Amino acid sequence: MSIENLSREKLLELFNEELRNFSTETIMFHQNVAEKLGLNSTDHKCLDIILQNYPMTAGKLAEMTGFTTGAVTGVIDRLEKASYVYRDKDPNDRRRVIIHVNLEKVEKEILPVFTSFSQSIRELFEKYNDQEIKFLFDFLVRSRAILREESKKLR
Amino acid sequence: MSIENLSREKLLELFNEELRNFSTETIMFHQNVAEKLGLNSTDHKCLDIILQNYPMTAGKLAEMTGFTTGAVTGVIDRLEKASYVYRDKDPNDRRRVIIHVNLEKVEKEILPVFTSFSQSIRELFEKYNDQEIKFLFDFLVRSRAILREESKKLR
DNA sequence: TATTTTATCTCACGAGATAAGATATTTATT
DNA sequence: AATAAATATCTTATCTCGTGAGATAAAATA
Repeated sequence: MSIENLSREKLLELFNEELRNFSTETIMFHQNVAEKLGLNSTDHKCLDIILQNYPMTAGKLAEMTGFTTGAVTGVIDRLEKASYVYRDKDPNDRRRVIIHVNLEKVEKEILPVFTSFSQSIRELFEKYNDQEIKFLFDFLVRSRAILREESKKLR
Repeated sequence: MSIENLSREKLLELFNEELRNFSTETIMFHQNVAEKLGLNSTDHKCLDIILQNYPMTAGKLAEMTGFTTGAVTGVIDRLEKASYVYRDKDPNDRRRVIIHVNLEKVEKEILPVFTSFSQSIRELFEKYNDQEIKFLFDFLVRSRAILREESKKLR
């Protein structure tokens, strides 16, 4: 049975299921990346956040992840031990710990893991023109807004 | 700066970032659902898999999740204690443990959590005609195939 | 200066995952 | 049929990591 001949209702059902599978696959991909890097999921997620926000304080990382400061200390310990990041005291406020990224290590270890993925995604993108990309982008933005809104309602 | 006037390169960058944010938000949504249900992430994920595959054996769950059989025993113990599922011996092979779902409990506890979410998704869908849904569906399928393929390469 | 607040770290504890091996049952071999 | 091997699940010791409470050090405030 092709997707072409489905009723609207069936189509939406199928789409919902695909969305669900997509998110499962996304989660598994991230787990596999983490494992490949020798990091647990938590540390990988934190490193991801750090890479998008460095230099940043330990407290900011705790705030953004929802972890306790004690847990964050452990995360930074492990990431520092694996030499992905290093600590530095904030000269203006010596209570603060600034997390810096060891870019050389990141580029050497992490980029290769994503090379093949990035390439495949690029190839996929090539199938779409600008207008289509914008259409897909808009869908993602709307969906994400729903996810965020519904997450908030659950808390 | 509107998305309308971006170069192709910038557009793809933005899209990539949105994909990344989308997956982060997805993961957080699932965590929040689990918390709302009083389950840890692992148990929630497993329950999800069970719901899509029941009745199924404990071993199959171990295989599908990648957990050890020992860990799966713990998962089923907790899900059974929370009365989402129950164990049954396979009459044809009494070594096997069949996991059954307590549908009454699932409908009572889990469906309400998704009611608002489903409603919002429905409303989003109403913005799209069948052809557009199929276009989005196709994109998700292709993206998921890439995720699956790249996950495999990492192992 | 003394007090309070802030940022991070330490530590005891608990949840949950693994690895190895025990147990029960089925399948294969002689 | 009896014995051995394989299979499915569970048990247990051990390890990792997150939390909560409180310690420590620096900064802000009175």
